[in-house]
Amino acid sequence: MSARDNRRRARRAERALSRVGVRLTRQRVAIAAELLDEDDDITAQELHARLRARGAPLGLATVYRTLTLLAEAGAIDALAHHPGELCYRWCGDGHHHHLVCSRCHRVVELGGCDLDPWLERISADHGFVATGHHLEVAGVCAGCR
Amino acid sequence: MSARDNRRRARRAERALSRVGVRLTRQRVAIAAELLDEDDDITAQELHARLRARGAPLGLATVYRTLTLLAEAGAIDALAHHPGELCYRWCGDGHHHHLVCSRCHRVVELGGCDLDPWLERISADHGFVATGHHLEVAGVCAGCR
DNA sequence: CCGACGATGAGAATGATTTTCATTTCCGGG
DNA sequence: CCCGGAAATGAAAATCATTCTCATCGTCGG
Repeated sequence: MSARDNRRRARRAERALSRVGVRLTRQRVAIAAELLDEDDDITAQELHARLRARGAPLGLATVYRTLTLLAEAGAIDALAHHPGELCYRWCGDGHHHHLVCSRCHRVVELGGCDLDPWLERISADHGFVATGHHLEVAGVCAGCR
Repeated sequence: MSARDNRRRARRAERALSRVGVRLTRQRVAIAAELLDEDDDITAQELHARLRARGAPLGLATVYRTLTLLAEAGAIDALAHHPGELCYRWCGDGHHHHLVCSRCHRVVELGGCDLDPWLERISADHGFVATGHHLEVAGVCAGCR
């Protein structure tokens, strides 16, 4: 990657972070840039390793802190396919779900969720007020078939 | 609880375990009985503490091994509301989802899931073959409102 | 350019879960 | 009813992801 591409990459990450409203630091820019480049999901550990390999030394704690920060701000989603560790992914706006390839971990965002009316009705049948839901779809992508 | 109730409780647990096809042990019977009694979900740690309090000494490792075993056999479901720990719950047969109270953790099983046709279509749009899905609905139950 | 305050790093701490391995228990066949 | 081997158990150590601590550093409004 050329120096020029690197600059563009960094600028894109900075813009994305500003939109979230957090203070800019070298580490956060690196993390955001990496997440923006990655279409699929990634664990905090992988992200940390990848950034170090790329020559951006930073602490594991910082990676966790930043991911938590971004997840709370709604900029990234935390997915829990397998228990015991979370995967993170930079996400589009609005409520949506994910379709994940069981084999290669490729992720596709599914927009246009129209489950709410159905869920509200069913919840009410049990005396509940539905406040949210989380759907994850597993599948096998074209490439892995 | 009378000795007679205890016997009945144990027998019910033994029957449930036999159906799963695992070897019967005192510890497994105790675990299954506790899970069958509990309508809501429970963590491995809680289950272990509760059994010890009830006077059924057993190792934490055994609790984890048994829960894993039962989950693989499909007799219990593992729910991951909050990351970092799993909750377990004895479940009815067949594909279903859960409605969980965010406040008190009360759980209701939602049968009759008719998402598959919709998901298959949407997955196909992205070149995926849908193989499964997991839906969890959060809400507030009548008692907590 | 400066200073307050938020962010970072390194490593220790935490907490759930898993593994190890010696010992005990289960259960089908005798 | 008893035996033997496979399977299960317990206790403690090991793992592993994640969080916390605290001294130091960097950012950014003024």
